[in-house]
Amino acid sequence: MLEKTYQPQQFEKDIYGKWLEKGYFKPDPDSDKPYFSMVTPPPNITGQLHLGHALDSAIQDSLIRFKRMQGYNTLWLPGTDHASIATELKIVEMLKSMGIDKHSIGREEFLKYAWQWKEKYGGRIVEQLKYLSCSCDWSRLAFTMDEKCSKAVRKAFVSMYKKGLIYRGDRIINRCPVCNTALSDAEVEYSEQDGYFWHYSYYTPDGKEKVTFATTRPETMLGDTAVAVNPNDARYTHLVGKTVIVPFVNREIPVIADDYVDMNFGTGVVKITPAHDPNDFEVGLRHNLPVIRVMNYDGTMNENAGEFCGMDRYEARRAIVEKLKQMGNMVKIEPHKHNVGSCYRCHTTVEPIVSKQWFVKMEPLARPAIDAVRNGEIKFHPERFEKIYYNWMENIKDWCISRQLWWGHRIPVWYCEDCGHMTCSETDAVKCEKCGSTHIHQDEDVLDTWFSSALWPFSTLGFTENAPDYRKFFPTSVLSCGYDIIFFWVARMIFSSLYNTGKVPFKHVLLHGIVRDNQGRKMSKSLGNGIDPVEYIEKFGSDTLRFTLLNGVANGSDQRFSQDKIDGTRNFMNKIWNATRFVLMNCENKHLKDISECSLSVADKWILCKLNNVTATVTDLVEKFELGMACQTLYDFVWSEFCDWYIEFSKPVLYGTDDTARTECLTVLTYVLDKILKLLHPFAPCITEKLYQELPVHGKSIMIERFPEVNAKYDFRSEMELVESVKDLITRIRNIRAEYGVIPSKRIHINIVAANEGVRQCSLYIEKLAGCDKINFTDKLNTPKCVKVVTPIAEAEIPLGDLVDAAKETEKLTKQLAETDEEIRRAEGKLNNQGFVAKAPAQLVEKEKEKLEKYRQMRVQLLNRIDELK
RNA sequence: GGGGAGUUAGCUCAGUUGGGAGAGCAUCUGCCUUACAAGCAGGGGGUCACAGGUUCGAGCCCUGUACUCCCCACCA
Repeated sequence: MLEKTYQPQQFEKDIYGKWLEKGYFKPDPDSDKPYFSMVTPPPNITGQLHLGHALDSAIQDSLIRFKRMQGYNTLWLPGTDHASIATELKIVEMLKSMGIDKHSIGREEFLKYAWQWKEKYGGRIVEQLKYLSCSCDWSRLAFTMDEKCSKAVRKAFVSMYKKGLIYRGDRIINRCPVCNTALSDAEVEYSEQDGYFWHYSYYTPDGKEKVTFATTRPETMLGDTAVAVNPNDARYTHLVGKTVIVPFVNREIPVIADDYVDMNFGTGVVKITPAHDPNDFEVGLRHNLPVIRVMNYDGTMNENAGEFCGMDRYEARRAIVEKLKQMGNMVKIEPHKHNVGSCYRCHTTVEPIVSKQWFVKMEPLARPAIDAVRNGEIKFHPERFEKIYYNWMENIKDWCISRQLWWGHRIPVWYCEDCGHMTCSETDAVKCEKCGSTHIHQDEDVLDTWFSSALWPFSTLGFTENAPDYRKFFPTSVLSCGYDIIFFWVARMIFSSLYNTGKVPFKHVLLHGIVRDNQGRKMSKSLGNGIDPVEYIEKFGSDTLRFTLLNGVANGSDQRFSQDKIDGTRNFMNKIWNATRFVLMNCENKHLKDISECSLSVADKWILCKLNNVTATVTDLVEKFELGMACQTLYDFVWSEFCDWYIEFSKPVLYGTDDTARTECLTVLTYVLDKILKLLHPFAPCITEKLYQELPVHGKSIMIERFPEVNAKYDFRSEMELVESVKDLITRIRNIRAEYGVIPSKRIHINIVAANEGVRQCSLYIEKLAGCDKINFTDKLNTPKCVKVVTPIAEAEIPLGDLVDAAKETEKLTKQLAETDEEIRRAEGKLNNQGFVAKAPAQLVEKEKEKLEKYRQMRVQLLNRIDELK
């Protein structure tokens, strides 16, 4: 027998273990059934499970379980990401704590430590993912630096290099001085910060004239190679062509004219530092200006900075400002808010610096990637994210893919020391492909982590060797991830896949939002508001956590996470648990019939018809990826229909003496419960398996059972309407009881004039659920001291003797009369409206007519009753 | 500067082809009724941000306004 309450700790791990043991997560290699495949967004090996993973996994596992139950050959492939920058930072930190400097041990030794670290900690996140009860095929666990993926990286790189889509060049890129590497544009985050606008002047060599400008980064002045004004700016035309002197380095630089300068901003003069500003770099190209780098990669000033050489960039800034003041060049200093870029990994302010890096030429790759979405080969859910995707793709700049790090895929290019030729090869080169020299050395840099994750949907399936998995499961069906990585990942997978495989990587992109704390703040270490999913799983179960994250949440929108929500779901799980317990308690020692042999009661027909509707709705919603609404639908059905009504309807039968009726009632209860568990299984896998195994008749595992389908035989529309009306009648009687303070244990008498035979069929339910004695069905109501209930299907009177307050009753009935009048007015209004009658669907017009008739009858009854009370 | 989203009950949010405003939590009242107090029954609570428009009919479609949030760009 089941425990009295839902205690997931007692069974979740067992159940998951059994699934694993049976190999249910693996696809059938010989199956020719249609496939459904997904790859997980690989979490970083440095990562810890957080609610984002939990949500993402809940979505994917629900989809894959749903499809699996529908009979698809399913593959859900998990894996992890080497996370070049993040991991290297960890290793460096670890080495530091051991008193080891990265550079002192060298690359090879460093990588040994890194792999050791990966072996030790890289699997932690995988283990945590299992706590979520995900049905990934762990036997296919991939890693971005495993052999398959590394091969794919090389193949892609070499192919793109040979087609000229990957090139090396001097460009302005953003560098993180702490991570000490180049970053791509996507890896820089901008935020508004308080800073200063320093206004100062440069003088002409003769000291007679000057130009004054403003800058937010005075230290870059040491690399200035021009001063620019707008060609149409009359204030400065006389200076164009002349020169001014950069103090400290005493460089004579030209005053140039360029459209880039906004006459109306600041003083209309801009100092040009091609080596340290992207716009200035462009200006420099147009005017052929020298590029003078004054900073090292670690953010200190270099030998070109003269007396400031060796200083940190901010130290140099202070010193320069101080000296400019002393020299009298400083005109004014004003506070200034501006956007400052920082590293997405360590949040250090980045520094734009010219350097030689590897780039992917984006324009030719972006075009087909845009088309694939435009022509519907790939669909985003919700659709609005397509615009965001287009916006980014259409304005895309070349992608900087080289990183000055050691942990990652090393760039497969070898430089010839004799002829200077670059050999790009899938296998390690031993000699220059041009001159044959063996004096070659490999590029020191590694690739952006996202270069390898961009290949993930096909590299993991064995693209390079055209493996069976690749042939069978590619393109994948759905990709699910947070909208925050559309640019980093989704967009790059799309163009990479189109280029490398000629196919889209997936057909649907399902995007979810961010899980925030209960105040709507992002969870972060610094705020200390992070939530550990593992803790919640241990306490409340993976089902509760997953269902909480899914229930009622709209795709693509953020959600708040709170204990209240967890409690609510836990209560729901307990509800299912106890509903099952109720059924099982009554099933003991009973032989159930086949439902097709049962003579169904009105209530049976009602719940079966409702079940049909729910089955259709949920199936449709999941197919449209509306998991939040699917969960909501099930929650409402299970609690508000099955538990609150059907189980209550069943009690008078189960506790009665008609043995056949009892057996048949139990048969239907069990039938519906079985379907409910199956409908819920994708969203709450463990509890449904646990309870399913307790049912009198069950298969090996619910997860390989068939997902419920609509049964056309159970289209009991009229019974459904009847029971809905009976529910309404019962509620009204209960209402009277509550109002008159009739305690629940007290039975009441009731006389009913029924509008149809159906009401009589339901008398047992009404008696039991409204707490009445045997109902007296009659043609006429005339008890003097009673309270009356008027509904479309019945008029009922409850003799309450002296409890009845005529004035109060009159007031109540008058209120109901007013409501009824309002309804009549509404319906008449509609039906008198030619436009409505002519244009609205006939069904709707008919419905409106029926309503009008109903309410007119009620009106008469209400008037009579009010009259009686006088 | 460009783009996107949001504004619905006290709070958190649903509301998918336009056809009578919903849930959970909170609140109030009464109940240990043999599945469940992690529960049951009943109640109160909303001119769906504002202003126009389209329509027989608008929370939903169009236009504009206000406020909030996010993303992209980065005028030195």
